[in-house]
Amino acid sequence: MSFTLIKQDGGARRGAFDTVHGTIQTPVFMNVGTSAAIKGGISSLDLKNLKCQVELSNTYHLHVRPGEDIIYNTGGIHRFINWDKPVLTDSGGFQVFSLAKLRNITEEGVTFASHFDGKRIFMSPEVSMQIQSSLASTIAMAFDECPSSVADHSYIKASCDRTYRWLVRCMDEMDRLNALPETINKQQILFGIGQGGVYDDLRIEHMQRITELELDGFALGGLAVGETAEVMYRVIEVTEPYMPKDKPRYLMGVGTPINLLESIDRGIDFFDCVMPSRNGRHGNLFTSTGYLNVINEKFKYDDRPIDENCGCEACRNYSRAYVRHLFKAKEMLAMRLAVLHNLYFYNNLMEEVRSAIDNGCYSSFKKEKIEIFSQRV
RNA sequence: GGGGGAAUUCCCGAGCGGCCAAAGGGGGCAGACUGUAAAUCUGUUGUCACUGACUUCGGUGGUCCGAAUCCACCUUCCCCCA
Repeated sequence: MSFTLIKQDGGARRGAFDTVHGTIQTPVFMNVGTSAAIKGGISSLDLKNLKCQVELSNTYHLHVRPGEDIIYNTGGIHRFINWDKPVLTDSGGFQVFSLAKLRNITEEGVTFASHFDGKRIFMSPEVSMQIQSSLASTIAMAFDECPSSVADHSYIKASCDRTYRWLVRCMDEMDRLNALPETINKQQILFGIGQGGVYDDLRIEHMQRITELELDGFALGGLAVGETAEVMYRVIEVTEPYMPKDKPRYLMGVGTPINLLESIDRGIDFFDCVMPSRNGRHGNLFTSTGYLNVINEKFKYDDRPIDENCGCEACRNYSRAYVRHLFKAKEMLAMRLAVLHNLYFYNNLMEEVRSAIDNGCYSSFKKEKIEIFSQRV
């Protein structure tokens, strides 16, 4: 388990992260399959054609359904979904934020009302680690609180302090679990998460504290939750100097292709976001010439592929007119083709990014891409 | 042949004298979506010189200050009896 910084080009980093499930080339975009599946009918077999390196899944969702015992019984999430490359499990911390109306937070942990049957569910650092250990993911995330972007300084301060105490508990619990004979992945690793809202002092303080701990990677959480992109970039810039150079940095839940390019330039290595899959399901597609909604009337007679420069399954075989028709007819294939395309676009963009950094031309690459991605087709 | 019922804006369908350019669906058009309670949500959907005016509720005429709503006839459709 080690991160090798291969090259630095301005602020952008080119790295390789070795895990028990293979090496991750960074910068990397992780493909989000919350409930052990990428929405839109994408299978783990598809991921191999999508240049996907890491699939992300969610502790809370898998705990609620089907239950981690079922996945443990199968031999872990890799066998469950038939995927042998790295899997990162989010801790359920984000649900502390997204299910705010259904939860209660205490020092011990968080009680949620399950989002599908209302049943009370208790999650704590220990519970989250136990579930993630049963899932046997490659990388586990610490159980944190992701506060609202409008939370005030005193709330965030208290939240950061608690998230720090939770992180220490996560580490202790993971050490205990990895030492158990029945644990599937005894080399499971843990990333800590820095919080601090939009307050630079809290961001710096929290990052300084967590980087004193023996963790395998550091994430920035609580961003892209309502604040402007400029504020998010500022927070990254302010915090980045306090993140170790020899550990991967993960910007959680981000973002748009432009967000990725800007954040990479500020030293981020890992990303994940539901945007390519969710927006794809809604007909919104990212292309090499700009953003478009394939359902728009103007594509009714458009016989061209979604993106003429794309090598994905959808673009190699089908037209915009056909994909539009599938959306209009509410055919499942519409979402599948759209999500396949968007994920391929993101993964391919990251491949181009890595190549640009390798070639030392990231700055001009970024400038050119951002100009294009700002346009609508 | 006799009796009864119905025709509403793209479609279905509410309205039954003024608060109606007309509820609600559907469809159409567009927008949003950032560690997924999201195959979801929002806006819009007669015309225009658009804080107002004009045209519209099968057709024609009428009653009334005022009609999608009442009356007469016509047209079309549905049901029942023969």
